[in-house]
Amino acid sequence: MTLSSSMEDYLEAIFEIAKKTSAVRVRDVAKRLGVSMPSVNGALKNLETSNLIRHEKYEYIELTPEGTVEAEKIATRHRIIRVFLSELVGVDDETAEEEACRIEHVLSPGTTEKLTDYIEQNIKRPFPHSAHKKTVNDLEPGARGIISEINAPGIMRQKLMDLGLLPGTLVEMVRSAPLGDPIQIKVRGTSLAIRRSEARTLIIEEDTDEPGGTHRYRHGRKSEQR
Amino acid sequence: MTLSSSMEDYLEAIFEIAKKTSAVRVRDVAKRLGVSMPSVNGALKNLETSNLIRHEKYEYIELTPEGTVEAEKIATRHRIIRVFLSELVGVDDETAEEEACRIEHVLSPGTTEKLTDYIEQNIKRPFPHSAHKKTVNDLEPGARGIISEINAPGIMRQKLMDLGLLPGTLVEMVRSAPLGDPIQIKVRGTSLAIRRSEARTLIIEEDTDEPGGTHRYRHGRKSEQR
DNA sequence: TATTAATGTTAGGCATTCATAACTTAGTTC
DNA sequence: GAACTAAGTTATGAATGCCTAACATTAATA
Repeated sequence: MTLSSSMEDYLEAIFEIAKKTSAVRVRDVAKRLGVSMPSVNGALKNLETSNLIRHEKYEYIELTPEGTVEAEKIATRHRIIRVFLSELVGVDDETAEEEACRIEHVLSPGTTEKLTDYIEQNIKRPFPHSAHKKTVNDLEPGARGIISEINAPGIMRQKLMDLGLLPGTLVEMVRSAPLGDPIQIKVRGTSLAIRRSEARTLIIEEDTDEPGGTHRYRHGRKSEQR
Repeated sequence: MTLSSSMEDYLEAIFEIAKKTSAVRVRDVAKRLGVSMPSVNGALKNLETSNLIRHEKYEYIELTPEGTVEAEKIATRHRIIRVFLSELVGVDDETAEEEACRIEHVLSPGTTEKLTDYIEQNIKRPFPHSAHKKTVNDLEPGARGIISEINAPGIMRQKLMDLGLLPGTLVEMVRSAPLGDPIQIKVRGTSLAIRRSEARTLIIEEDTDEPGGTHRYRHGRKSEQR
């Protein structure tokens, strides 16, 4: 069972909408993909035959476990490609998103895997000065640092400053998966999501772990939340 | 006027066949793309309407100047992607070729350009030892070296040795565009084309220019040939 | 030159993927 | 609960891009 590009698009759209809104309607999918509702309907019949979704007349659309697995694969491919284009190649975010949408359908699993490895190996050192100056991007989850410099051009700089990311600010990395973007950081008690490319412009002086800020401590808190 | 993926494939195929065989027939295109002759016929009508080719009934297919320009763009995209996949990501040659075929249709001109820059900047240092041992791949056009070691696995090693590329052999680089693949070298007076990935396995001791082998001299000879 | 083989063309059909138009259902509002 | 609105569905058709079958032309060979 191989999915056509179109069917992959539909499946991915359903998956993404489900992540945000709990109920997935025909309308939502049509809107997201810029197609008519009858088109979505046709695709749903197709996907249901392949056992990837469940859809009763006039009801919400649901992913089957198989569908979820498949959609996750597609979404991962998409993310990998987007990250590669924007972080390494330097394509602007919007274009990267657009092209990733198209490339994701034609990249084989093997190549995706190799590309992932490649990115993991190269993304840490895209800037020559990264060996000298540490940035927010380099922080491990749980680690902290104090912003000493904002090395971003005009608009991006303004955006970061508006978010309260000024020199002197204490930043704590919350979540930073190898290919995760955006990353999550904590500033003055509130959580912020910023792009990796932005985090990389925030030069920091390292702030060694303080009472209440060690890795072990945080892990403890995390498990309490369950 | 935008070409569909299919039409790009046909145009590229015609271009590639023309480079090798002078006369392009319907049959050749059908064979190369794995489609039936009627399918090619349909595509030809389409391409002729777009003014990219000329094709009289029962005659050979010819590219118009516009068609040549367009085909070159596609071929370049293809090459860039293939090189990227095989040289940087480490995908095997066959797969790289296959995937390049598909990705070439969905990569925008802007991204292609950025990707080209990226490759140019990164391709020179893909192997950690390239700083220590010089390979045939590192030779500038006109420069020479003597093979001291073949650092290739079984089959590739055999192929290279069959071509006469044995330790002790004097090699001269002829053509090596930044993203060109295969590259052209000269061995014992005859010209050879080998893949960049192969050239990179041929370790050399540099052979500084000898009488009759300087750049200036070669240029002289070249112009005599006209 | 007649026959055969290879190549090319036309006609017609099928699958995919989209659309519009017309109708149905569910939910909301008065 | 009747009327309205939003959402969903069905029917039908157009554009691509491929195919097979049948026919036409050109080239090769006896």
